[in-house]
Amino acid sequence: MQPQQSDVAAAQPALPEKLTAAQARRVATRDSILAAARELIAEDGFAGAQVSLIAVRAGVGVGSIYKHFSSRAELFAEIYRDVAAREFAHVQAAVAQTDDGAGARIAAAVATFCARALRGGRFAYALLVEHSEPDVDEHRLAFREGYRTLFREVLDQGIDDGEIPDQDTDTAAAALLGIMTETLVRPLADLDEKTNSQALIRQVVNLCLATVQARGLNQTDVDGP
Amino acid sequence: MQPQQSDVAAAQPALPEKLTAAQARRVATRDSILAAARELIAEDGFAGAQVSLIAVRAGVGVGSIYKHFSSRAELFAEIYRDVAAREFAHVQAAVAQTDDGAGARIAAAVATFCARALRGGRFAYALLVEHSEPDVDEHRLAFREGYRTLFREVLDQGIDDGEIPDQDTDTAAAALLGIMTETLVRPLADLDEKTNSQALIRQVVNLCLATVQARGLNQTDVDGP
Amino acid sequence: MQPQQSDVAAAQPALPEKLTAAQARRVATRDSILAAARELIAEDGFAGAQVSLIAVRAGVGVGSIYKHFSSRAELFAEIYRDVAAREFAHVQAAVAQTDDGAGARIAAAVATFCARALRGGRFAYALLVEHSEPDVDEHRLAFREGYRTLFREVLDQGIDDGEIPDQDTDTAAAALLGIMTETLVRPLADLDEKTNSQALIRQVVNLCLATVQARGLNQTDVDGP
Amino acid sequence: MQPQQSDVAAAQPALPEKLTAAQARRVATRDSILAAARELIAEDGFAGAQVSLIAVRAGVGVGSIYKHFSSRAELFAEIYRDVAAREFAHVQAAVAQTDDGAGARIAAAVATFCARALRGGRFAYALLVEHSEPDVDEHRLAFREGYRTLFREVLDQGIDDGEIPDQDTDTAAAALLGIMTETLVRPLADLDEKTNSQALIRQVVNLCLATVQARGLNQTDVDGP
DNA sequence: AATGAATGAGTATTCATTCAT
DNA sequence: CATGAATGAATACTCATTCAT
Repeated sequence: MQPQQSDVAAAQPALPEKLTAAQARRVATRDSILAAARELIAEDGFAGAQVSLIAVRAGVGVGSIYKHFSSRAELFAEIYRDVAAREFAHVQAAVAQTDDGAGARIAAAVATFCARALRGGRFAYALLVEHSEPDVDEHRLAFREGYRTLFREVLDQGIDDGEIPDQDTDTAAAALLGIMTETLVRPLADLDEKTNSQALIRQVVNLCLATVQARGLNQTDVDGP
Repeated sequence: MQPQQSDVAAAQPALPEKLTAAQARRVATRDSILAAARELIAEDGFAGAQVSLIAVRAGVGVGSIYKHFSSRAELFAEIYRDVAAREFAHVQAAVAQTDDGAGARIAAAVATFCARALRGGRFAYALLVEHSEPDVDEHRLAFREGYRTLFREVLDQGIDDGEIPDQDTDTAAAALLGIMTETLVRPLADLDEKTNSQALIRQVVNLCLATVQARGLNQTDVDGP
Repeated sequence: MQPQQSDVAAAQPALPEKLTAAQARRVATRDSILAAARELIAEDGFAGAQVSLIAVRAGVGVGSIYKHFSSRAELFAEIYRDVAAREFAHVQAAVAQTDDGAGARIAAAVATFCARALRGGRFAYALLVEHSEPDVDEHRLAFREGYRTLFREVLDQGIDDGEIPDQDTDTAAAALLGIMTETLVRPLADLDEKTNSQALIRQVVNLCLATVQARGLNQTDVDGP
Repeated sequence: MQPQQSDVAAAQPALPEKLTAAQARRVATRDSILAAARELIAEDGFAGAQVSLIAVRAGVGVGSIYKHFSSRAELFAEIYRDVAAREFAHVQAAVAQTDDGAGARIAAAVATFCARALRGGRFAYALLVEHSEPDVDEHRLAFREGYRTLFREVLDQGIDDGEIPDQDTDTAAAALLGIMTETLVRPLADLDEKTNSQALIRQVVNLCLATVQARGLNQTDVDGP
């Protein structure tokens, strides 16, 4: 979830052969715009990522941004899509690499989410929790929904394997996302405070496992206020 | 967490003597401004709570708002403080009324938070998750931190009683807040969808109890990416 | 049709008593905005009447313009409505003052239109023929339609009186408007060229009378290309 | 006045020798640009005829347009010149084919103008009445002036023949153009409304004949306001 | 004290034109 | 020679805050 680096899911151009020089330049401009936007979001959140600032940072004219993206919202939408694809791929890869049972898979998923979010820092914070215009916020919600779906799948798999108790996995997935977001939100926002990431992640993983592995708690009766 | 009503913690400062008529009028004006702001937030979120709209709704001039509050952010800050005091009081009262053990106290705290948030609807949604200007957002974070502190106290009490396992209650409290927020966020935003609040609350309470009551999960080892 | 002067149809405030000082100031600001807009339209057409320029000319902030008019288009709409009301009133008054028969009434209507348009100069030109955004253009067309309706009424009256031959007065009114607009368009656009307005108006009146007073020409047969 | 077809006056300059292949290609490109611009004007008016859209429609790069035309305005200027030449030729041809007297010649001129304008539809509307940048509008006015000159010549001829009364033919020509434009402007703009073109043209011809054939109306006296 | 008219800095977007490849 | 990616000036509108009355 780092704005600066490209990794696992970073798009290799599907065409094996080289692009023309012009195409390469166009792609480079586009990438510099995306990179500039990611940097500014990482520094000041969406409020700081104004079109003219993005243009300056990318070293292009404002008009060029609109050659590549139909609107500011669409630019951010692309950032969300890119990040979502990459992050989801990472979590799925972490799950796939684990063959120690459902608990381990869930732990891997949670740990991967947290570790990557913590490395994403302010950028991850903005994408996960910052509001913006409705058009952009829509994508933030979709991004979160993506995680919800992803974690639900991992939970469903765990239930299928009979290793975690049957439960409403949609709500449970929301709970996991809530735990992760809320426990990480302060470290993500404050770059200064040096958190012991390893310890924090271990803690969050344990909380998440506890949440979904508990058995026999459904009898608790609650009377509304 | 309903904008319209004032209850438990909305206590008038217990000044023994009466206010002059002028003072009473001043307080009434101030209250009408706050009420108008709460209503507008409940209807359209922070974006809809513009100073001029608040003035119209309160039946005062815009200038008068600045006689009572130094800025729009300060007005919202007061709303946050009021709501925080009232809500925290409710959760604490619910806990105090429970003498069935730590689990029941935690369940009462969580259930009270959820039930009141659900009744607060769009207003609760705005206060809990909507961003606004940085100056206002600061208070939203403080509001959430307040809950975190509150739930930590309940957890600490439970640990003291030996009924729930020892753990980092600060992080656990954050986890509870995360679970509650994330599982409620959709129902809070969509007023149309008629949620079965009782069932939802029961589910959330169970998830929260599972999170903090689990024992012996701390051995899980995580290797960061 | 002069932007600077207020006459016959200029609104006397319907309320007989004085406005408060604040109301008077508000009205003065509003009027200065309208006056500034009319001046700029008269100087450079709609293209020159940009919101910021209007604000500078009126000696107000841009925001003030939006306190009085919901949009730039609405400001222009009001100008159109004001002018239409005043101009239509003048033409109708000229007709009413004439009791020498239908021909004289039509002559009075045409002469009044032309004389006032010529005095309006570049301003009249802009209102009558200049295109702008669709939202504004709509009002220009309505303005022209208003004249068309007005002249049709005068023609209908003439036919009722049996003094001018029966004909399609809607089309005839359009023809009159066309004659007037087209014969005046050059003098209206070129402020430099000193036209003999009296002679021009007499000519236009004659052409218009000829157009509507002719009898027995309907047998002309035309074969389309 | 149809954008798609080239006819009478679209004559290739009568160079006796063939062009080289390169020259032919260059002319073809130029023509395709002009054709694309005409199509777009016909579809959406000047506002829709953006340089990049013209390039796409013509199947060339935007840069190529500037190899053939120094600016967007110059491209439109050429369209105006082409259309003017063709249309003027048609009107003149219609007049030349008529030997039944001055009235018939004028009727032929008017009918030809109207019939062709109605067939030109939205394209004719744009060229005749739509404003654009000042640089382009200049050509619109010149186009209209051309018609004025043309109709003046027809009128002068009629006066020479002694068949229509002596009058200021310049102003009368403007009147004819005004009648035609104003009576046609609604049908030209609304493609939906199926107008009975034949009937409309007959009406317009009659109005025009009435305008210029009237005798003895010059005594009407007008007192300016 | 109360008012509300006035303020103006701040921002996303368009499109004719250019020029390096 | 043709291209089309890049350019950037230009412009309407918002809303928290102020201050003369």
